[in-house]
Amino acid sequence: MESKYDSLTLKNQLCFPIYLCSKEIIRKYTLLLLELDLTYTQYIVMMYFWEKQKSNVKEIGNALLLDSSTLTPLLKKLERKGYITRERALEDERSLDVKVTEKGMDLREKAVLIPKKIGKCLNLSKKETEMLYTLLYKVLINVEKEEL
Amino acid sequence: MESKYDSLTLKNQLCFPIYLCSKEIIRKYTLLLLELDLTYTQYIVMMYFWEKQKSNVKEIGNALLLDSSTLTPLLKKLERKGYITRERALEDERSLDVKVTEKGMDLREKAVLIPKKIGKCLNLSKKETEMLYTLLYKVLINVEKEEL
DNA sequence: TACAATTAATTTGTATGCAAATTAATTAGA
DNA sequence: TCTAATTAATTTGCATACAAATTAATTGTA
Repeated sequence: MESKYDSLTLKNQLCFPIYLCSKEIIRKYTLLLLELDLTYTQYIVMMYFWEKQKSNVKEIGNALLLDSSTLTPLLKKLERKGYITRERALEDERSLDVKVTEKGMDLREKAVLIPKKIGKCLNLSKKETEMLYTLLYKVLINVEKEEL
Repeated sequence: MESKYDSLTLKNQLCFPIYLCSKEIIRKYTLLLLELDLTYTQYIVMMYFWEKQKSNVKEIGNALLLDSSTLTPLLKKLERKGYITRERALEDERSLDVKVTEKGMDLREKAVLIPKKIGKCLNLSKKETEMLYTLLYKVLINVEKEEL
């Protein structure tokens, strides 16, 4: 039956499965990341550092869409684990130089099989994967742009 | 250039945009939900109750893939706001009867415009929306099924 | 019927995640 | 040049999110 509330049912939401997928996939990662001593967010940050060995809080936040107040404690944890170093920038004391360590770079070797394992778990064809990827970035761009 | 680490770059991850979409969309919801005095997760729970007026912690958790330890404090907050009631089930004291109140049902009227506003924000065609929806549930089913 | 096993919810501990306030350093402008 | 405005990071407060441990009730079984 039709109702003015149809748009408010869970099965008619697009955002609900996005939210669920995100959570459930992160749960899978969590298992794989145990042996690297990383959480999912820490893994994302390390992945960022594997591509760019030196950065600062603001840059990382822009790239990963994470608030500095999320990053500050997270980076301190990565520092304690010996994966990165943190020190104030010489040229601008407000800024924090964050650098990946040798040990941090070595982690990449341990992580190299993770993408394939996750991919197997999601179990999409190459075409479906590309389609999903494209649609997600489309949404992302729109959401960041639109006023609401 | 090719590298054995290509699969570990952020741009080659499918899960990263899922994670970002989830976060950024929830951020949009948060703005819209301010006037309903709800967080996104509380909104999901209320949406569940708009379809099923009575339930318990286990059932809600199964439907929304939320742990009982997440739900317990969340339901207490909804109770304080007067949107639901909580009391031990008569037939089984371990179980908690959770029921939506009149005030909780009334919220739906205030929420009725939210889906359209979010939809405008995501800005996908009907076809794209359907495709994304299908792919997400496909992933969800696989992730819950696969062993890893 | 005792008691072990199971079950539902709660509590505890750790890690995000973000808005708002704060601190410290730099920049801009009168 | 002095000070107001801006900027980068940190701190604070609140709300998830989930694993593991706990509590209390029910069920299964010897």
